[in-house]
Amino acid sequence: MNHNYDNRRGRRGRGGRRFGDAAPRWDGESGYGGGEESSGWRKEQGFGGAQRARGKHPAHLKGREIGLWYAKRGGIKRSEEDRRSRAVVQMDEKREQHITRLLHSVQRDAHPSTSQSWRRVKEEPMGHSYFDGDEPPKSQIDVKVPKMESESENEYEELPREDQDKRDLEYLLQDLMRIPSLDEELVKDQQKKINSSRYLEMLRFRENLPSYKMREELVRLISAHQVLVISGETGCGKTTQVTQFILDDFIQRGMGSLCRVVCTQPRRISAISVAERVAAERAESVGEGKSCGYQIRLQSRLPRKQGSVLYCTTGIILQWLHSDPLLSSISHLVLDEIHERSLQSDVLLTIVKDLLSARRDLKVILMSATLNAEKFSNYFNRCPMVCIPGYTYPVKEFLLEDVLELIRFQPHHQDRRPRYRRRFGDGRSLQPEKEMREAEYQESWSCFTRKLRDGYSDRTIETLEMMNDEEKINLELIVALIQHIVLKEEDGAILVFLPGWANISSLNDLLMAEQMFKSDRFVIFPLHSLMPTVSQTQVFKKPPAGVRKIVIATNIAETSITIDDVVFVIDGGKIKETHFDTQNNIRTMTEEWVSLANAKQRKGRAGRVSPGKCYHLYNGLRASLLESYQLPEIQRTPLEELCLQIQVLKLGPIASFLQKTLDPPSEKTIELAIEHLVDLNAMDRYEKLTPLGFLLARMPVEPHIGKMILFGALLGCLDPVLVIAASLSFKDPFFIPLGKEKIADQKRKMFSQSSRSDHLSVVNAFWGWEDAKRQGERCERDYCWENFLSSSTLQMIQNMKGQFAEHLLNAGFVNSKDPKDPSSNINSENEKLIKAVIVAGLYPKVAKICPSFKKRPGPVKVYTKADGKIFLYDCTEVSPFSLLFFGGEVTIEKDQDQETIAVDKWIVFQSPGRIAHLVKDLKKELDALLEEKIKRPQPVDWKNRQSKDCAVISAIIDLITTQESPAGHSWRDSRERWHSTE
DNA sequence: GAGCACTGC
Repeated sequence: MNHNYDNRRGRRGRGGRRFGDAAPRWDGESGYGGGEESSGWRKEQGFGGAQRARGKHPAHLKGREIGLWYAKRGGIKRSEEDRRSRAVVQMDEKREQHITRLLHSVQRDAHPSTSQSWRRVKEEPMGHSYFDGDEPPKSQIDVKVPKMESESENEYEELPREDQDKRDLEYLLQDLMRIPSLDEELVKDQQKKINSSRYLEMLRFRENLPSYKMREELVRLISAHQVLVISGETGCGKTTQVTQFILDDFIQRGMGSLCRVVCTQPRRISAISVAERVAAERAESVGEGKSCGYQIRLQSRLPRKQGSVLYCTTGIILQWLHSDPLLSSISHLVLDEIHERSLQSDVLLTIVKDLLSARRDLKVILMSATLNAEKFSNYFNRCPMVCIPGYTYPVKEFLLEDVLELIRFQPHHQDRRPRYRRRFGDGRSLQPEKEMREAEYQESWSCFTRKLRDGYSDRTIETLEMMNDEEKINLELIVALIQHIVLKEEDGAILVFLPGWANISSLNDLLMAEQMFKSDRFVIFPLHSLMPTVSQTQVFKKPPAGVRKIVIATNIAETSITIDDVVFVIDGGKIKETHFDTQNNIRTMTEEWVSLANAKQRKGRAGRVSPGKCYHLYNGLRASLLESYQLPEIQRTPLEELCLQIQVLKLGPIASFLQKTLDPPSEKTIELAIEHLVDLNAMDRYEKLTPLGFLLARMPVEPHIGKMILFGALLGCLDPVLVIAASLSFKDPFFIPLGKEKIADQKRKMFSQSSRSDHLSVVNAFWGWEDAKRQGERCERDYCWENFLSSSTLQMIQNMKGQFAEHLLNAGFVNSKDPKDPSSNINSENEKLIKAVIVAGLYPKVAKICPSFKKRPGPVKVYTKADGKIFLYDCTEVSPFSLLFFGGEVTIEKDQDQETIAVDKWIVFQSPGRIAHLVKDLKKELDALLEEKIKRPQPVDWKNRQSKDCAVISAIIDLITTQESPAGHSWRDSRERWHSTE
C-alpha cells in the first residue's frame, strides 16, 4: 500500500522496532488488507489475478480516486500474495494419533445427559430458547445452560460469592449507629485541642483561608439541603476545610458518632496528601483510630469508623458500591474536582443522583471550579450553589500578539508555503464542529488583524500574519521568550507547557544550543510521564539563589505535579488528546488546541508563591474560539468496563443508565462496547451477565485483562501472566531518559532476550527486579537505575499481582493467594504458552507483519482487521496454534486448491482437512472445559494426569509448545493501536 | 523512526 495514500502519520510502537534486527528480511509484498477493504477481502480475492497488471492508474481518475485505485490494487495484490504465503498448520503423526485417541476418549467419557442436554440459550422474546447444537461456538466459551435447570433471573448469580476481606467489609457495611460514649469523648477531645499550641498555630493559618470565613454559611447550607455545589478556585481551601467543618459541627453538637465524611479525589497522591494535611491541621497523625485517614488502591490508613473524615480515590467508592449499594455507612459524600469530568466522577454523579431518594439522610457536596459549577447544580435539580473566592496571587496574562510586541520576535524560517487545509483521504479526521470553528477562524482573521492595528505595531501584525496557521508550536519563539524573561524579569522558575515528547526534546536541544543556558546559573528539567525526572525530588526544590529553574513539561504539570516556585508560565497552547473512533474501533491521539479550562489551570500554576505571569502562545482570535472544556472522558473512551459495572451494580439497562449521565456517550460507542462484551462472552445480547461476566466485573481491571488473568490461572502460568496483566493495566515500568532513547531501547531489547515480545520483556525485567530486591535495597536501586526501570511502578505491579491473586483465590481458581505458589505455576517457564494466554486476553487486537516496501531490512508494516495501516506498541509475536485455540471462531474451508483453517474467517492458515478438523474438535473440548471451569471454579488438578481437564489442556499445551514459529508468517498481538489522524 | 494524562474492595 502506498505510503502516501493515507496521510495518517501514526506512531510506531517500540515493539515493532525492537524486533528490528532479528526480524526476517522482507523483499516482497504480502499481507492482509485491512481497513476500508477489510470486510471485503474475500470478495476481492475472487477477482484477484485478473487485475494484477502493473502500471499506472487509468488516466480519467482524479485526486483521491487515484489514491484509492492504487490502494485497491495493493489490496488485491496482497490477498493474492497472501494466499500463497500462508503459514501451514500441521502436526506430526504421533501427535495426530494421540489427539485422535484423546478426543475419542473424551467424547466417549462425557456424561450423555450433560453432553446432550447442553444447549445454547438464545433468548427470543419471552425468553423462549431452543437447541442449536450444531452451530459452531461463536467465541471461546460458549454459554450453555443445562436444560433442566430453571431459567430464573438469578441463575448466574448463584456463583460462590467472593469471600471478601472480612475486616474491610465489616468496616464498610456498618451503618452509622449513635454511640453516646464516643460523642462525649469527641467533645472532650476537641476541647483539649483548643489548648494545644500546635492546633492553635494551625488554626491561625486556617482562619486566613477564604473558605474559613464562610464556615458558618457552609455548615448551614449543608444541613439545610441534601445536595450543595461548592465552587472555588485552588487555594480557597475547600478540599481541606469543608470536610472538617462538617465533622467539627457534628462533634460540637454532641453527635460526632453520626458523622462519617467521605471525600473523593481524582488522584492517589492528592488523596494521601490532603488527608495528611487535614490530620496535621487537627494536630493528629493520619490513620487508625484518628479523625482523618485515606484509602487508595492497595494502600490505606483508615480513620476510626465514626466521627471521621476519609479521603479516597473515586474508584474506591465505585468499588464500595459492590458491597454497599446504598453507601449506608456514609453520612456525607463530598465529590471533589468534579469539573475535571473524569469517567469515574461522571459515573458516580449519576449513581449518587439516583441514590438520593433511597438515602434521604445522605448529604452530598459537589466541589468544582467556578467555570462550570452551574452545570452540576442544574444536574441536581438546581440545587443551591455557593462560591468561595479564590486565594492565589494575581497572574498577568499575555497573548501571542503581546508576546511578539514585547520581545520583537522575528521568526527565522519564513516558511510561507501554502498548507493543506484538508489532507488527502483524511476526511474523517476533522469533526464537523471543529471544521466550522476553523472556517470561522479564517473568516474572522482580517477583521481581527484590522482591529489589532490600533494597539500593536506593524511589525507585530506582520509577524502575526506570518505565524498564522502555523501548525507546529514555534519553539524558537519560546527560546526567545525564555531569554527575555531571564534578562528582563525578576527571579522565579519558568514552566513551559508542551504537548509531547518530541517538543520537549527539541526545546531542550534548542536551549542547550544557546551559550547562555549552558552556564550553571540554569537548571533545566524535562518533565514527562516516561522520563525518570517525574520521580525525582530535584524538580520540586527551589534552586540556590541566582540559579534559574526551567521546567519543560506536558500537562503532567497541570494537575499531577505541582512545582511551587513557578512564577512564569509559558503555555504552548496545545494538548494531546485521546479520542475513541467508533468508525474504526480504535483509539486515536491527536494534538489539539487547549480548552479555556486548561489555559486557566496553566495560568494558575504561576501564582502559587507570588504574583506571576502567563504567556499563551496563541493569538486573540484563537483565544476567543477556544472550547470552554475538553470533551468529558466518558465521550472519549471505550466503555466495555463501564458497561460491565453497570450490569453488576444493577443500575438498569445500559443505554438508559448512560443516558442519565451529564453528557451521555454516543449510542454507537455503547453498542460497540456491548458487542465486544458479547464477543468476550461476558454478557448475552440482552445484557445479561454470564458467569464469566460476573467474574470479570469483580476484577479491578479491564475485562480483557481480567480474562487473561483467568487463563493464566487455568493454564498454570500465573506469575508471569499477572506481571503482564498488571503492567498492561497500570503502566510500563521502563523509563526513557531524554537523550538516552537509544540506550533505553537497548536495555529493553536485552530484557526481551529472544522472546520477540514486549510483554515478556517486562516479565524478565520484573523477575530481575525481584532478584535484586532480595539482595537488598541498594541492589534494587542500582538495578532500577542501570536498567532505566521505575522502582515505584515495579512495586505497584507487585502489589497489583497480589490483589489479582487474591481475587482468583476468593473465586476458587487457585489454591493460594501467593502469585508464585508452585501449584499455580506448573507452566510458568513455558514461553509459548504464556504467549497463548496473551492471545486469550488481547484477541482480536492482532496484526500481521507485512514487508517493508524498501528492499532493505528495516521497519515492517503491520496490518490489522480494523485498520489498514497503523502503528503498534507492546507487541508479542504469537504462533498459529495459539490463535486457533485462544482466538475467535475457527472455520475450515477450501480456498481454490488450498485447504485452510481460519480464525474468525480472517486469520487464515493452510492446513490439511484432517488436521484442521482435529484442531477444531480439540478447541471445542477446550471451550467446554473452560466454560465448565468458570461455572464451577476449581484449580486444575495437574497431578492427576488422567483427568479430562489435564488431558485436554496438556494436549493443547503440547501442540502450542512444540510448534515452530514460522518466522515470516508470524502474527503479532498488540495491546492498543494508536493512529494519529492529525 | 518515535512515546498526553489519570485511575480501581
